[in-house]
This record gives sequence, structure tokens and C-alpha cells, in this order.
Amino acid sequence: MEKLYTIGDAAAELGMPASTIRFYEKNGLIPNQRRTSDGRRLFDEDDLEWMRFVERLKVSGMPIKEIREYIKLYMAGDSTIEERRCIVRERRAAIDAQLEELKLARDFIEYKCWFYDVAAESGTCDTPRNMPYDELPDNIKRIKAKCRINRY
Amino acid sequence: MEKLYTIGDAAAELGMPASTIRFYEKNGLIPNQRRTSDGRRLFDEDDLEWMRFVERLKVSGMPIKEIREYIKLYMAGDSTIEERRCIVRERRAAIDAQLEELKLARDFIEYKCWFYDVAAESGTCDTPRNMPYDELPDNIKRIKAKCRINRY
DNA sequence: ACTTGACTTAAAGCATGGTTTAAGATGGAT
DNA sequence: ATCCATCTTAAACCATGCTTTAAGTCAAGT
Repeated sequence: MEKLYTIGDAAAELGMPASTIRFYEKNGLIPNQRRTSDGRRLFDEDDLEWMRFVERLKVSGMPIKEIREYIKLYMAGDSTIEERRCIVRERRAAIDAQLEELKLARDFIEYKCWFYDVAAESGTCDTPRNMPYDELPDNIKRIKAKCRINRY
Repeated sequence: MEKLYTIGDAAAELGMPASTIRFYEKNGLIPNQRRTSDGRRLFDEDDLEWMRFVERLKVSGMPIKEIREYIKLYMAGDSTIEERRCIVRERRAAIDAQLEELKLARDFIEYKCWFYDVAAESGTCDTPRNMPYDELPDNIKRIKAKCRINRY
């Protein structure tokens, strides 16, 4: 009753090329991979869920090496719970740091968007560049202070 | 009166190795780089501000090639305002997409943190795995629904 | 029987973003 | 005077994360 996927199906399902899935398996990112009798890979729903998890870890900036390490711990069973707990907590902290950095970058770019809106309207970058502080929109005041933007 | 920095000072100020700054300059990421008479690089506050801007662009995922392209437009003057406006808007959209992705990853990891907290306390992953839906904490309910988490 | 398409492998290739090396110039301190 | 730190360059090197290639297997359809 369990639905099974070939590598092509899985690739379509996950939105990644089949070559990437092979690469992941070769690098130990997929535990207990099943095969047909003639050697073709088979994926079930749990495998797909696992790979979505791996994608999250990658988005969080975790290198493949460490993901493999995590998987080894996972396969070793309940004796490695503490280690895995430690890893996911570190990952959470890493994501939080990334989020902070990205929000700052967003503010910076938001300022640039404003800058070029004003520049486009007046035809020159001098207009936003020389605009007196108290004529700035509130969000731009805030950003300029926070991001140490002076000249540009 | 203007404070000037050697490459070493600039590197310390920006928190990156001098080799990276050289690499950036070689790749056209620093406009109008000054030199001493004997060929050493000199940086002023504006240069540092510019490089902080470049760092933001990099954090936002912008490849070096495109940053260089932007700088060329910048150096071409006011006639390229529209193009630059377009670029920063695209960058803002890219950051927003990244933020969404990262928040989703954070939720996922948050679930794992909860999972291993419970597993650690009871000594086995079966406890969080088999916990009935209505015994889950509210934030975990929400995450499990949003992230399509089933087995793990 | 034969073609087609989807799969298999190992190995090589590639894009990105730096980092390191080697050889040399310069300037200030002892 | 010479030593040391700091700078210069071009070129080689490296790590990461895939992607492509080449050669082959297999099952199903015509």
C-alpha cells in the first residue's frame, strides 16, 4: 500500500535534479536507501520527508559534512539523543544569527530603494544624498542611524 | 584632515582578511581605489562605507559579477539611476524570499529542538514521535501542520 | 528483434569565492 | 646597516556543492 517513487519521481516531487539526489546519497545524506532487485533506487514518503529535512538544514547553512554526521548519529539510535539535541540547538542559533544579518541587509537595501526612488524622480543622486535629516521619511531616518549610512 | 587606512587597517576595521580586500579590488568591487606614490592601497571612510555596502549585497546572495555590474553603473553617473533602481528592487525581493525560506527552516528546527527535548527527558525518540496531537504544545502543533512533518 | 527512455556507475568537470605562495619593495626602529 | 613588519604582484591552490560525461543495464512498447 506504501507509495514508492523512482529517482525521477522523487526529483520531480522535491524539485531538484536526479543528479543531486544521487550526489546526496553518495555523500551519506540519505539513510537506509532502498533499491529494486536490479539496483534502482526506491523512495518512500519517509525518505522524501527526510530529504525535505535535509533541505532545511542546508538552507540554514549547515555543510554537507555535518549533515552526514547528524545522520550517522540518527542511525545509531537513542543513545545519541543528547548529541543530536546539541546539534539542532546550534543550528537554531545559527539560523537566528543569519536572520539578524539578513534583516540588517534588508534595511540597508530598503534605504537604497528609497534613495533611487528619490533620485529617479529628481533625475540626480544629489537629491537624496543631500536631503536634510528632518525631511527624510521616518523609516529612512531609523535605517540611516542603525546602519551607519553617511555618504551613499 | 581625512583619516586614511592602509589595507591592514581597513581589514581590521571591516573584520576580513587583507587578501579578501585585494581579491575584491581585483574583481572590480571597489571603485576609484587610491594608492600611495609607491603603490600601496589607501582607504578613506567612504571606501569603508562602500565595502560595508558590498558586504550587505553579498549577504543578500548577490554574486560578485552582479555587484561589479552595479558598480560600473554607479561610476557611470546619474544616467544609470533607473537601472540601479531596478537592481536594488530585485535585491530587496530576493532578500524577502530568503527571509521567508529561513523562517520556515527556523520553524522546522524549532520542532526538532522540541523533539529532542522530549526525547532526552524520556530517553527515547518514541516519546515525541508517538505523542498524540492534542498533547503537543501549541507552537509545535502549528509548526507540524505548516511544515508537513509526519514521521520524524 | 529493436528502439526508447529511465535508470546505473565512476570519474571528470565546473562555478564560486576566496586563500596561499613566492618573490620582491619599502619604510621605520634598533 | 640591517632587521622586521607591512605592503606589492601574479599565479597557483583549495573547498564546496553540485553537474556532466561516458559507458552500460534493463523493461516496456511497436
